[in-house]
This record gives sequence, C-alpha cells and structure tokens, in this order.
Amino acid sequence: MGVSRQQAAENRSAIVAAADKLFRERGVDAVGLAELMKAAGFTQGGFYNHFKSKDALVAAVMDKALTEGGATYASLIDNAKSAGVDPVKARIDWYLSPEHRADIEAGCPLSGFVGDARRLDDVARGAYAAGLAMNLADFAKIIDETRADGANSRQKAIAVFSQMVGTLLLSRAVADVDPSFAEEILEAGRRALADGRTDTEPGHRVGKTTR
Amino acid sequence: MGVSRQQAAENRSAIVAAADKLFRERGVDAVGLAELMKAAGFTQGGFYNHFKSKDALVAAVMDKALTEGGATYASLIDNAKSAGVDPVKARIDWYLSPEHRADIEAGCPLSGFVGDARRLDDVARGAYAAGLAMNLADFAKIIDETRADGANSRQKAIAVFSQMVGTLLLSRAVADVDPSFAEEILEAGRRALADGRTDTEPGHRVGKTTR
DNA sequence: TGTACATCAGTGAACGCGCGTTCACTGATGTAC
DNA sequence: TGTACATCAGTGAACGCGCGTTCACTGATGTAC
Repeated sequence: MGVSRQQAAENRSAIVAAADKLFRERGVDAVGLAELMKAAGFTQGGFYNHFKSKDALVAAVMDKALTEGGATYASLIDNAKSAGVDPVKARIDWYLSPEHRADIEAGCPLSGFVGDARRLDDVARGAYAAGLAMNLADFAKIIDETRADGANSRQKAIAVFSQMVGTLLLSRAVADVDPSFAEEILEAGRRALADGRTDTEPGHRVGKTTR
Repeated sequence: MGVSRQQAAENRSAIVAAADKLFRERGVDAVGLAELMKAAGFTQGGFYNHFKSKDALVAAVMDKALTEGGATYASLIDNAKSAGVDPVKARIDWYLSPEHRADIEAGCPLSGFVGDARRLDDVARGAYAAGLAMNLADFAKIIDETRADGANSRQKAIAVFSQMVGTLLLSRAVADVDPSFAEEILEAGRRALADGRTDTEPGHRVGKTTR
C-alpha cells in the first residue's frame, strides 16, 4: 500500500509487541500468524515482509521482551533509590504482588517464558539465556551497592531471583482454580525472602520487616 | 483387532505414559495424536476408543503424573528415613541435581508442567492444583516430623518448594545454551537452601552443612 | 525542482500439510442360552 | 460345555480446518537524473 520506511519499522514493532503479548498469554504454538497479524492491525501476507519465518519472529520477541525487561527494572530501581526505599525490597514486593501475577503480558518475561524457553529454537534460547544473565548481573550489582555485606552477591542474586520466579509461577499456575491458595503461595514467598534477607541485609537490621 | 479388557486398560495406560513423556518434552500443542499413538504402539484411529478428546487425554496425563509423582516422593522419603539421612535434605539434593534437571520426562511434574498448567483446560488445571496441594502437605508433614521447630511448617514447605522449582526451571531454561551457567544456578539454589535451613533445621545444627 | 522509475510494505487468495476428529470395517473377547 | 451373537479395541482412510508459507499484484515512498 506504500508506506514510509519509518512507518514500516513501527509496523514491525507493532507485530513484535502483539506477538509478545499473545505468546505469553497462550503459548507460541497456540497463536497463528493470521490471528497475530490481525491483532497487530495487518493482513496475513505482510508477515514475511518483516520476518523470514515464525521462528525468526519468536527470536525477535524474545530479544525485545528481555531487553525491554531490563530497562523496566532499571527504572524501577532508580525510582526506589531516589525515593529512599530499599531497591531490593522494592523489586521483591513488586515481583510477588498479585498485580504482577495477573499481568503476564507486561510482567517479567523471564518468568513468562521460562517454561517455553527450553523448547524454542537456538536463537530464541540464546536470547533468553543472555537476558537472564543480564538480569542477574544487574541484581547482583544492586545487592553489592545496597548491602553492607556484599560478599557472594551473585550467588545471592541467583538464589533470591530463583525464589521469586518459583513463587510467581506456582502462584500463577493455581490462580484461576484456587485464588486463596495462590495468595498463600505469594505470601509464603514474600515472608521467606523478608526473613532470608538477614543474609543480605545491612548488619543493623535483622529479622522480619513489617509490611 | 480383538483384545481383552485387561489388555485394553494396559493399552490406555501406555497411551497416557507416552503422552506424559512427549507433552513434557515438547509441549502439549506440539505433539499430534498420530505421532502420539504411534509412540504408544498403535494407529491413529484407536485414540477415541480411550479418550473423548485430546483435552481429556491432557487431563488424564495430569492426573496420572501428579498422583504418581506423589508416590515417587513418598518412597524417596521412606528410603532416606530408613537410611538415616535427613529426608528434607535428600529431597532437595535430588531435586537440584543435574540428573533431575536432565530427566524432564520422569522428573517432577509440578516443575515439568508449571509453565503450561495455566493454559490448559479446567480439568487439567484442577488436577495440577490438587497435585501441588498434596505435594506441599506432604512436604510440610515431613518438616513437622523431622524439625525441632515445626512452627509454620506449611509456610516453610511452600517457600522451600518454590525455591526448588524456580532454581530447577531457570537452570533448565539455559542448560542447552550455557551448561556452566545452568550449573551455577543449581549450585546457588543448593547453597541457599542449605543456609536457609538454619530456620528449619534441628536447633543444634546451625550454619552451612558441608557437602 | 520536476519527472520517471525502482523499491518494497502492504493486500488477499492460494499452496500443501498435518492437525483433531469421524467413520466403516475387522475380528477376538465376552456373554447368553 | 458348546454354539450364536453382541461388544468393542483395534485398523487405516477420510473429513474439514487452520496452520506456516508463497505468490501475483498494488501503489505510495524513495531515488536518479
């Protein structure tokens, strides 16, 4: 239909954004290209002007979701710091909130795709692994900066993030069927991380924090 | 072809077993009934003698995997107890082993299906939630029985299990692409749970356990 | 700056293929007498 | 216990459908002169 190069680039982004949303919601296999292109506001045939295959789109989605996720985190942490709030606690509280559990589409892609990553093609799996590595490095850096005892900050970052991911996923898996069970899981995760943070907290604060 | 009732029941089990394996490996959507029936040793048409739809099979798989998973756990714990080993530690060590990470097909179905559970139909989701509830109740009971301070055993069981699931899934997600990263994740999870067990350990043992 | 043409992001129909499901048929198993 | 028949787990071909992908075509954008 004749479209400027800039418009074409924006259209490509719209396709990736629609795919990101639909893939997390229903899984990559369950979303067809016709439906996807329609959701992005186009007709089916245009897809191959932007991507050479569905796999290429999946890789692009992975890349965008994980890069963008990093940026979202960074601003969350900056806000927490400038508001004088403990950025580690801010991150955990957001991660294990009912809001984040409900918002799969815009939530953490590392959780959203963790079950699928293993089954995707090489490029997409590489993007996932790179995104996770970046996220953990960020997290370890924050722990280093805000904790008196920064020793083993990377190991702590991995352990805390694993706890966050496991808690969120289990809570999500049962949320539709048994909401109070889902809430109990979230709460147990929050408490464990609050208690566990005696390890990673500044020396003068020990024990539970009140919420 | 004329087959006894008992043989038919065994054949049904073979279909469920093949589906369990294939669904975990590649995802429910990626496995077709023709391929599935062939893997179980039958032709495509026979499927509907046993299940009224693919969704019904999914529910049956979920039910079988989670019930059976409970039984496997129980025997693991019994063995640990009779060998004089801490059953909580035995469970964690097995869960976060490279062997369990590699063995998705026969491993913990709560991890194997956690990413998919949300997207399955009501019956399958219900089976998943019930399986998780049973597993956590079991785990809490073991903590109660083996720990001096059994207070909040259910909350501890949830938190520890979430950590196990998150660690295993993240490790699995990057295992193909970056094996040493995957190993680092597993190790960080093991250490966190060993340290964290100061909470759930008998009073006279505090601090890291050597491995 | 204006004209002529190549580019390429769109459209929408069509392709072959494999999906879940249905069907007519087979023949040993299980039942009735 | 033996015979006659109904049952039903198998087979394998066929169904319509939606999938990922390809194609011929359109026409505004972008480029060459």
